Amino acid sequence: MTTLSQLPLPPEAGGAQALATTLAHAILSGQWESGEPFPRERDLCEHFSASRNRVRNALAELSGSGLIERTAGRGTVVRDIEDWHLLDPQMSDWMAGLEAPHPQLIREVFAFRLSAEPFISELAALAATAQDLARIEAALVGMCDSATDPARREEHAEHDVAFHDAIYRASHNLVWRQMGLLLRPSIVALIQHSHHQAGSLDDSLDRHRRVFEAIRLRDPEAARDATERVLARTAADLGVENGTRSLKRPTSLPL
Amino acid sequence: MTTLSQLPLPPEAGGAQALATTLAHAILSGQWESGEPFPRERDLCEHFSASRNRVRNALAELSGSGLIERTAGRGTVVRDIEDWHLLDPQMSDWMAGLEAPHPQLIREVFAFRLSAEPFISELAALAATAQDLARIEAALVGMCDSATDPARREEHAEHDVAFHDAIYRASHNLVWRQMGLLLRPSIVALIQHSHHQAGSLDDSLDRHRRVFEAIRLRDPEAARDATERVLARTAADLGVENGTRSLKRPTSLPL
DNA sequence: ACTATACGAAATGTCTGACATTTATCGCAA
DNA sequence: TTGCGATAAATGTCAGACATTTCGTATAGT
Repeated sequence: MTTLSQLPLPPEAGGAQALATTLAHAILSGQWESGEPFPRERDLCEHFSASRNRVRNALAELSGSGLIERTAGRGTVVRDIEDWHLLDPQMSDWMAGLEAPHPQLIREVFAFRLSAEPFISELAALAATAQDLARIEAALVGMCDSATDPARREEHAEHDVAFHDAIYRASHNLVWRQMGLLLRPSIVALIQHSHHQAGSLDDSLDRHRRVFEAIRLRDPEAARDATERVLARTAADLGVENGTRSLKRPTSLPL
Repeated sequence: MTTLSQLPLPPEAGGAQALATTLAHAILSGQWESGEPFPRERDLCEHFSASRNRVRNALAELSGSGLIERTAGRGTVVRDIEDWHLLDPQMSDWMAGLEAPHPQLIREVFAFRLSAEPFISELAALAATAQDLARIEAALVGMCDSATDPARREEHAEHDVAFHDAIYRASHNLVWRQMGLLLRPSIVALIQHSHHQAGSLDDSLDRHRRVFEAIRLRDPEAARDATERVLARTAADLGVENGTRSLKRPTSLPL
């Protein structure tokens, strides 16, 4: 869809970064096909009544995350989804702030989690320090605390993110740790789509607690199994086929 | 080391991106401790005889990769290594271009590869298309071709990177695929440190070939084992202890 | 009719100077 | 000693002009 700048983008009066967020959301929403020309600086300046400097800074951010490609004389084009820097923390923020998440991206991120996260829990079980355990437990308590009240769904999601992120951190490897930032978009997308019914929430909390217990007891196998069960439930909620190979256990998971 | 801008940085006459590279290399070399103040814009302008615009663009790139943090009125400080965006492709480029690689980062990246890459090969064995196989084989042929001549070490390293990256791509998951960009710094660091002796190179090529064969035959188990052997050899060369748990096989690897 | 060169439009990249905004610090008075 | 306001210093923003790259087109030559 060669949508002009006129149609999709309501004007905005924020800082320079806010503009980048607006543009990024537009791209992530699929407003432009890969390879299509992006509006020129002049038009963006006019449309948002922003200085060229702010527009350029915003475009530089998009370019830094691989969303667009700019070349002097040719203009700006939207890059293919395969070239997007999914692991850039800024991208995670943008994806998480999107109200209608990009379906393919959510699936890909979740497929990654499904395969990697059980193993990360193994690492965490081997390397977690007391501080790591405290962080995980705090998040767990927060999840339980905000579970009953349906009005605190957002808070619950934050604790959920914190729980999984704490596990990534407990792996004590800088690379895995960085990936914890991928969790937010994946989890908020889940929250928006699936309304937890009363019973399943207790179930979910129990599964999370078992992961924590396994890590606390330094039992890698148990931590992996427990994490697989947590994700299996989430996968079912999301409607993702769990045909993706989960590490080296192709046997069907006992749901 | 509160090194002033005077001492560490030779002047440069490139574009805006070149300046960012110079500054990034300085930070990655450990010229500034975490939390220390970074030179002010004015000083950088003077030192590099660059306009404030170029300096600001360069600093924006560093900020985007998490290397520095800028706040109006306070100044610019270098962030902790834990906050660096290791998965930003730009960071990989900067790390690869560094002549004296950051030892901790290399170890962390390699520890990640050691744990994740066998599993990625499993995925590749399950999902590789004919095009993927062609890419892997082409890289393998390039490695063999440039193996004998010691003057083409750099070219050999490029094919090595291409080989492993092609496997990441063959996983057909966008997240794993992005991680292939981490390979370059890891591999070039290896090349610089270890001079392959004649016999071990044949051995290395043979191990790589077995990975390719396993993927071609759609044998995930074999692909995993073969990849573990490739990495075990590299780990030995790098002097990294392979005590890190490689997936779910804590038994010592048969080297 | 086809090719090659030269010109010019359009877009991004860069420079310069000024002003706005945020932050920390210092001095001063209650 | 504490609280408050003025000042300085740093980054953020704006505006306008110019440089550079790229592509299309027109034109001249073969």
